[in-house]
Amino acid sequence: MPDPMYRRIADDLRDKIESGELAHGSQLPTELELRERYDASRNTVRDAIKWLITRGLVETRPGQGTFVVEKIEPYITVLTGEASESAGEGDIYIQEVTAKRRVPKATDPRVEIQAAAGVVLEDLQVEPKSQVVSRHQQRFIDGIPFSLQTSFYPMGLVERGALRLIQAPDIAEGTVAYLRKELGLSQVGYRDKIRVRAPDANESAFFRLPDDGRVAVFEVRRTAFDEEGDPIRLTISIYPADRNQFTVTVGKVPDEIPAEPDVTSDQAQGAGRTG
Amino acid sequence: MPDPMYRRIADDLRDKIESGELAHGSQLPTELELRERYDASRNTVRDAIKWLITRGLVETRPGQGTFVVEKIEPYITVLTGEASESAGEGDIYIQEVTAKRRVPKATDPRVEIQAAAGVVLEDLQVEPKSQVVSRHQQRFIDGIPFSLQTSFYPMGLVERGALRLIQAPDIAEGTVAYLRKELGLSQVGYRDKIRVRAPDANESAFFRLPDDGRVAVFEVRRTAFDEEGDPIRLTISIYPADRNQFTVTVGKVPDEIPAEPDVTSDQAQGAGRTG
DNA sequence: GGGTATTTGTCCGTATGTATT
DNA sequence: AAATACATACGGACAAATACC
Repeated sequence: MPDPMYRRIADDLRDKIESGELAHGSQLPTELELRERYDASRNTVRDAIKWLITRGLVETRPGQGTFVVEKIEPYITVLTGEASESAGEGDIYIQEVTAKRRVPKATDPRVEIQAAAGVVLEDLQVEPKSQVVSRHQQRFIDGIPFSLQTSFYPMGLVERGALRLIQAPDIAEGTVAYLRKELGLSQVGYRDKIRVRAPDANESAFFRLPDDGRVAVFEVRRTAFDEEGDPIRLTISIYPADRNQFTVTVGKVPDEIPAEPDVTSDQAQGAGRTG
Repeated sequence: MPDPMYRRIADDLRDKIESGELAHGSQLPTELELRERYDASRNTVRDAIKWLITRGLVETRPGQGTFVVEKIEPYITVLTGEASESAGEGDIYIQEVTAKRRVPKATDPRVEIQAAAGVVLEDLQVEPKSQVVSRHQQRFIDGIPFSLQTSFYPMGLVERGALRLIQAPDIAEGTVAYLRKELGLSQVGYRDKIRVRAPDANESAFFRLPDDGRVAVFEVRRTAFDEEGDPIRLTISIYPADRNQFTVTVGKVPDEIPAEPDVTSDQAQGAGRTG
């Protein structure tokens, strides 16, 4: 009596999914079948399915049917490392990913020169209207879109001699090592800011996210600093939130045991009395 | 011709929101007015509004109307700190929050003894079916729900003498300091795992999230280790993803200038050619 | 390639319920 | 109590995508 019908239908289907009665990837009954089974109109059944869609439990394929979404094994990215070694672009990424026997790939950076604006201006602490070098890459793992990454460098670095920042599409040794060798600039630390937001159109297209905007993306902004405490680089990385997680370690921490990932059976946090 | 009508209506309204023509917090025309303006049926107008809702651009209030959502100023939580000082519960949180002239509050921990399961079992590396102490807190800032936090401790710590883990609702000096004093156990490091997921019913209720599940939550799992590399604590913290972000610092990093947060005018990452 | 059946997507109209002012 | 505005539910019609023969 209390809940509207479309919610009761959705709850019933959700239970069948979570209990395993409807397996991952399997097809739900068609809208017409559900309409008969629950004695509701097709539109009401569709409202129930929409409710499940916004929760990421099912997906619809026109002409085919409605399916329980596949379980996704998350990629894990470690944000902490040696302060002086975090590669400006792709370096550690390549090592870490190959270590897991996956095949990483990244497009050659697309190099642009832009006027600093917004967060680039803030985080890089450059003058308004000053110019920055932007190096943009698409990164893949096993051929699957993994992340979009754009690094920004103050134009002053180029003027001081780091010409390859704007010339070479690829800087094999990593831009951090290159800047140290070329300018004697050491990266001594960095700050990451992590947030999630809705993807823009480009990101949705690249990651092939459903265009209904329910899958968010991580935005990780890494500002790197030299010994004087001046920012030398801002790297913005975008990852789909439904298949990525991040790890941060502080102090002395044992290596992680490669526990076989399995059930989502989270420990109950208690019967939430919000009082 | 290309896009369905409800999408054209939604796009038009979105443009008006993003251009500022419809200000944050302002009311949209009613469904009946929109029906006339766009020469569509009320159901089609409602489809357009649903599309905007799932993207978090507008919200509906029964009996009142449809409104552009308010901009939210995010809370910032720093994940990195002194390895030996991260308070088990609330300690640093209280300091950091008061430093920003906000009023933090936390409920007394609700203490339970549970059988370890799922991630608790994995991260705490205890035997299956062994028991753990669970200490659950609700935390507020300026009276607004801020986070849900549950810390799990192996029962062995209690057996070795840390009785206040199960006795005292409040451990004023922080559980990390308490364990060091009582058992000589030092926390020498911790590992955080960060992911986002849909909220469960308890979380939605506590944070007053719209029950349509479009606002995700951050889940931060912190496993703390002693000098032997054994896990001594697992703390799971939940934060609404629409109003929180996290900061991680590595190496030598200058203090952050308290830049006045403003426009979302992100630097363009380029005209996403996915080729 | 074409044709047909199936399935979901869009759009309409209407009626009634519920929350707010 | 009345008016307003959104929420739920019904029904029908046609379009678009897909699969299969």
